[in-house]
Amino acid sequence: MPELPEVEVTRRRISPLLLGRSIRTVITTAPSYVFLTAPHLLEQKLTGRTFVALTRHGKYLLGQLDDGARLLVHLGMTGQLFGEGASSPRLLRRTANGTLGSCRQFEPDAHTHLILRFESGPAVFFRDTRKFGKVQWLAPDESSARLNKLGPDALHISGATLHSRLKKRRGPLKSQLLDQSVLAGAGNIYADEALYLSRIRPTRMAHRVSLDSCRRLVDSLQQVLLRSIETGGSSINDYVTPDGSDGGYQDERHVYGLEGQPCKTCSTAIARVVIGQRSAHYCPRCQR
DNA sequence: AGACTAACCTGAAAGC
DNA sequence: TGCTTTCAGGTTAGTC
Repeated sequence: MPELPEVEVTRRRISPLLLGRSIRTVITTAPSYVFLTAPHLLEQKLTGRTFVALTRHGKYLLGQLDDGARLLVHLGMTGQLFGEGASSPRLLRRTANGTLGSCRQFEPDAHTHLILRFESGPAVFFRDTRKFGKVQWLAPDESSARLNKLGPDALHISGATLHSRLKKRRGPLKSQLLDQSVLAGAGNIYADEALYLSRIRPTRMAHRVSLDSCRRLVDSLQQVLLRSIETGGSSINDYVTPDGSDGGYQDERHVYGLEGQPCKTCSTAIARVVIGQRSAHYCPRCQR
């Protein structure tokens, strides 16, 4: 499930394949949930263009085109952006008729919604089984309501800023951390991990969290996000990095998906509760 | 304005 | 074994 680190890892790995290469062909699937811009329009607008920059805010990728337009990409839950020649372990498992573990090249399938072929170099694929991802072409100077409402990026927010933003908010802290208009980039995994490391209970009322706690929380959050970027992102479920390799962070989790297992600090069983329709995992003893 | 809920979609895993 | 149900979660539109 792509959160900020997975999107950042994707950005770094896909940039060299994308930037400075002239787009020769654009192939899309039928209109679907992922296309905020109609596929035929996308083909028309991207063909012949070149990406000059690829940036990230929260979980959004933003490609800057040489004509001033922009391409907004969100990976949703199961989105993948990767280069031709990558092998996906998950795909291999499902499609392997023969030898498991052999490196077979990815072949575009029904879930591959967008293919960019360039004048030279490997193609770039956007694949998303559950279609929660988004692709949108933005005209030069066209603003995006989606981008505009995002809060500060989780990697750059300060404890003081988070504290002041939480002041106006009601409800449990966990829900606020997942609200991308409060801060952008945290998802369920890293929110739970950051709360654990800063020893704050996810059910705490957001507006009552102290400045000191906010500072600890932001420190912890940035620590886990940066560490996860280093290790190539989590890949608990559907995520694979653009070159097809597994990220390593799932081995470093303390609470997420570990209900009933002993806390690494105090051995108390990790608890799981539902907050705002999402599961939240925490240590009942360490987190207050 | 902010909070809450349902809906979007598919595949893996659990239940029967 | 095989079919059915549940669950996972990022985001938004709609409602209160």
